[in-house]
Amino acid sequence: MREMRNVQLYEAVAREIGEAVVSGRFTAGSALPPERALCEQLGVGRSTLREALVSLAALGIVRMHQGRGVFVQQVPSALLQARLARLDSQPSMLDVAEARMAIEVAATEYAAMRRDHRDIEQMEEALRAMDADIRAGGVGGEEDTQFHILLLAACKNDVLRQLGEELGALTHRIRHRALLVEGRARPANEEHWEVLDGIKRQEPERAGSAMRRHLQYGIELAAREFGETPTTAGS
Amino acid sequence: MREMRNVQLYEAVAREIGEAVVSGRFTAGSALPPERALCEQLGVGRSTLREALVSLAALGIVRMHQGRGVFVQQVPSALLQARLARLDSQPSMLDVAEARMAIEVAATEYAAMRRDHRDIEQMEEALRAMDADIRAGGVGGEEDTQFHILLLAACKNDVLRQLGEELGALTHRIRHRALLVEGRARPANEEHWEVLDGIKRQEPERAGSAMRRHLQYGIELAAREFGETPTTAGS
DNA sequence: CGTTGACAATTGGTCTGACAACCAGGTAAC
DNA sequence: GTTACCTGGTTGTCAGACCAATTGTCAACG
Repeated sequence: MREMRNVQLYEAVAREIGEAVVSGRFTAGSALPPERALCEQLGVGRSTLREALVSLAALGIVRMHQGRGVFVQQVPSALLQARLARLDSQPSMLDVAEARMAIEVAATEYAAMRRDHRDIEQMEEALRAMDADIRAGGVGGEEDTQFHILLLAACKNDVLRQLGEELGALTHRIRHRALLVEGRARPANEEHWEVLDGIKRQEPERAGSAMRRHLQYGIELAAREFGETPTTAGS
Repeated sequence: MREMRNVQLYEAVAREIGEAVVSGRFTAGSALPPERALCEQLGVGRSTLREALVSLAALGIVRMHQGRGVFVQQVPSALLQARLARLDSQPSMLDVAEARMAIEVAATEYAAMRRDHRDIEQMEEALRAMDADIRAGGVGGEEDTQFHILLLAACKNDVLRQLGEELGALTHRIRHRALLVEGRARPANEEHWEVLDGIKRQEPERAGSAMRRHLQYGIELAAREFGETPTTAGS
């Protein structure tokens, strides 16, 4: 039995053009034929062709300039194939937790080198607030998040900050659960203080490994909790 | 002088919808309003809306089903953000290079623990091809990219893989320039071999620090080149 | 001779309306 | 109870027209 995939026309056109680019029929940097000519050549309407071109542009394979033409971008063929095959799986919580550790440990190291007095003050304030909340019987979830956000700002790298915040938001449920585990909130904040101490003394190595130990718990929790969930890729 | 960016309407619509998805206004898994309703809501024609939707679909943010509707994919917003960044202006090259190092070093360490025989074979093949290209007078740019993509796949973490590919694509120009610098292509590949050796022996520490040394050059180049350039996003 | 400015041609960008393909759900016939 | 069909809604595709940006031409001007 054949798969008989119900592939849409504009997808087919996009693949057609994409393969023509890969095969070198359209050299990088040069312009494609005008849309109206390509329509006739491919036997499709202009709407369909444009949807194909727009989707290729979204993948960075071509670039469209009004009044000038559609130009083939210089993109390595290896990366091109990786992009075309990007309609696949859905990452697991464990993957997200691991990526978050990579980002935050790096951010911690840079923060230890680039932090200013204001960063230190704000982070200390957040940690003191978390201490207070814990003593009052809370888990300090808000303050925990605040500390990590302040740390990401202190590294003075917008990419790390943005990625860290996004990944942090995704692991929020896990982190909250971790803090709820008996006796986890207090040691968690002690680890925070260790990290901050390393940043304060401008010792990237120490601060980074302290953060690594701190985040390791989240990874282990994610592994236990979401270990080998089939990750129902939906529909 | 103002930038006076000449942004296209369908790009603006795509960002609008994309941000609505990120902000949670459209919950993952559910369907967007029908195209005609969205047209009226946004005040644009259906062609424009469809071009926006198709570009979002190409990025894996939504999925279109004929006769049923347009559905929001259940994709972690971190990847979403990285993908949307493509539609926006580009961040600092130095920031990107640093973030890339964080991601790739982590990926290298995990790859050293999780790689299988096939990963090793493919990476060795890529490096041999790069050696050959260099001996032939080339710089091995394609093979360099290929190696890093294979490594990201070997770490068995989809989040790290996708983020690494995104950041790698952004630093493509810098890397190519680095390889063109006199005598840089050959040492670069020797560092590749060191990384692969560490992965092969399942020594995360060694492989990771080898990768760190390897990528350090790119960071320094980015710092020299784009040190405090206003990043005019040159068209 | 060089520069400027208007103008036309070319190209991508957007809108409109129509119809086809497809899907879900209800309804009538068996 | 099951099947077949109808119907309304949705995405997919097409055609044509017009808008907007870019480029090249060429005459008028200094």
